[in-house]
Amino acid sequence: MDDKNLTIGDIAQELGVSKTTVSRAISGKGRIGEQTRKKVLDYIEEHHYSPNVIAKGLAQNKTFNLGMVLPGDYNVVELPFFQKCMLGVSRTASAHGYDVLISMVTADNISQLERAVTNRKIDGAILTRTLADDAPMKYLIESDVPFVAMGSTDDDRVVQVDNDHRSACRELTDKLLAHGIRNIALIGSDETHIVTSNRLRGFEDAFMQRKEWDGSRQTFLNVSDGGRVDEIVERLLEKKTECIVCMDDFLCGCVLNTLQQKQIAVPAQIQIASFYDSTVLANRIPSITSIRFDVEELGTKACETLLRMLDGEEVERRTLLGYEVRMRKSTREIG
Amino acid sequence: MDDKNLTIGDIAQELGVSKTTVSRAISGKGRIGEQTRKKVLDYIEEHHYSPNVIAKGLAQNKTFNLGMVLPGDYNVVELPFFQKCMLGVSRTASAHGYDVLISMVTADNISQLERAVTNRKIDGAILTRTLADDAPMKYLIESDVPFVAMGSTDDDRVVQVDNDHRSACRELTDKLLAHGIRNIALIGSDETHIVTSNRLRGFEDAFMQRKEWDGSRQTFLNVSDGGRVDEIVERLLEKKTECIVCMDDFLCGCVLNTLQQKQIAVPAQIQIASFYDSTVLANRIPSITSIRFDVEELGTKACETLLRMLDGEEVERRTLLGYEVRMRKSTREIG
DNA sequence: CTGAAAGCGCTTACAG
DNA sequence: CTGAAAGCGCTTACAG
Repeated sequence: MDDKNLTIGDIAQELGVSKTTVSRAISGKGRIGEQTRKKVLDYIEEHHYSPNVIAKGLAQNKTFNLGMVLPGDYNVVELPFFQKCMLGVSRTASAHGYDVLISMVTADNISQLERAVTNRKIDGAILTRTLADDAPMKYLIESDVPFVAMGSTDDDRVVQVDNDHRSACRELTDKLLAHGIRNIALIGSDETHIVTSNRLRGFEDAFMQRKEWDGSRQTFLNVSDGGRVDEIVERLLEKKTECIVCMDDFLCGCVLNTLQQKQIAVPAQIQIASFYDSTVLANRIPSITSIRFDVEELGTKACETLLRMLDGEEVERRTLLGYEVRMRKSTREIG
Repeated sequence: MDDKNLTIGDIAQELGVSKTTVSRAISGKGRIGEQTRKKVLDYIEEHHYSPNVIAKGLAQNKTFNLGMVLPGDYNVVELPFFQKCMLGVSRTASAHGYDVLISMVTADNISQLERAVTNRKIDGAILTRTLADDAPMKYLIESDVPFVAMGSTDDDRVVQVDNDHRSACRELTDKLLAHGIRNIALIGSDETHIVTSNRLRGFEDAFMQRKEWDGSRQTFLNVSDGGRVDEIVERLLEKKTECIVCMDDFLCGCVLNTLQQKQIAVPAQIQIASFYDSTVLANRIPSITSIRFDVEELGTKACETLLRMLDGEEVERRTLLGYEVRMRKSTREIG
């Protein structure tokens, strides 16, 4: 069907022109007569020629591949977040003639990323999260690979695209305070994830703003397993906590399970709010108040930014994307 | 740090040998003196030379990339399954000097896959699921790209690696029957997924085997949303169904939510079993009886098989991997 | 055991 | 506007 192994040379010979001319007709670079261009393009169209991107890459010292760095930790690998943003990245890369190559890294092993880089298989990279002491990020910086990070970091050498987690958490907390809730607890996981500390700051911002910091708020970080959640929930119930804000949907699921087991009604006896409303929380009853981020768009923006960098354009150091606080049944409306 | 742009030519010149010799020392192909080989290898080691895989690829007509075809449908994109098997694929590819390039496809758009193929960016592909009328599969076949499918299909031109879903479902059902449960319902999603019909067959196998097919079993396929689940659960409760078997963890989550809302106790009033115990179900209370598949291993096997095909080896048409039925609190033990 | 040379399929100064 | 030629960094018959 396709004339698979058709080369630029074949076309040149067939049309009685030079390879240079064919190349120019295809790339659109360099002067070329309208006549000849059309002739070449028509031939190509008719014979389903498609250029060998590898050869093109060798000549131009490019790969037309973007590296996507994904966490390969066993816990994290299941979060829908990464696959969703992959969709955004993949689509925009594709639309610009690039492909996406994945590198799965763990805390103590970034060899896949190293291979992709030393083998010159990627033109740039996208980091899908930021950690406090980020090995892949360090590596990319010292290897001089253009990259953008999805997430935030203090290092202002790195181009960042992130949702505004701090404002998001502030706004959510503020709404809860506005509803008259005072005794709020925040539960989060890994503290070394920059996003965790950003949310924590937003939480505190809200209390500051309203001058209602009465010591009744509580925070628990580095909560990772169900057992720990049980214990914390127990403690919070004793302390008459009115609302628990969970930093991710997985944690929220744990909290809901614990409450269910203890026969504590939501929101009657305790209110619940969360981040991300992915399928993990979808269809929960009662519906969960949470913050929605457009993760696919995050991927899209990150990829667009990287592509602009590869084109030699100047890009903004930091792009902040929006969010949407969705109040639902797990928290009580007033009035 | 790394002497990035070191080429085979530089090394040859530096060492006073030919490029041919350097190439041979690296590849291990062709006769070469032990002395010279060591000399070259030492130099390479010391100067951190790493070959340009793109150039190598052009010369050998290879890319050292494997295409991984992932569903880009909005619903499916969140299932942890795909990311987990990506881990297995990615690791083994990496261990063999290959990288993984992703192509996200939907029912009506396989352009990313087409690009990867026509641009000659991949040496082979892995299909992460099989459908009844599978566009990506058809395309790969007619494009003559070596590939292996994770999942099953009737088409015996395709190399398949799959868990034994049929036996798994038979065994689970059989255990339930052995516990004296007779009135069992099966709920599944998309019927065009081959895996759905395989499980259905396993379900029926179990009834056949025990000659207890009394018409009390029921099956519901193509169930995809929470609303539909509500309705079905209602009907099943009326019919005194004793146990609901869910074909995936997402559906199971929906069923549990519905039951919770209706204040129906599990397993006291109705029993529940599911497939896959991913994080979606982890930490649920009560713990859910389910079938465990080693999804990462599935990825590993699929990738190994593909690599063997690329090496020109003969591979088995069909590899069936195991499963593990885990009886938990959501179904009652007898005795 | 080693090397000169052609080739993989493109791009791109340089001339005309 | 068009082309001959060199080059991207490797591999691989073919000779020696």
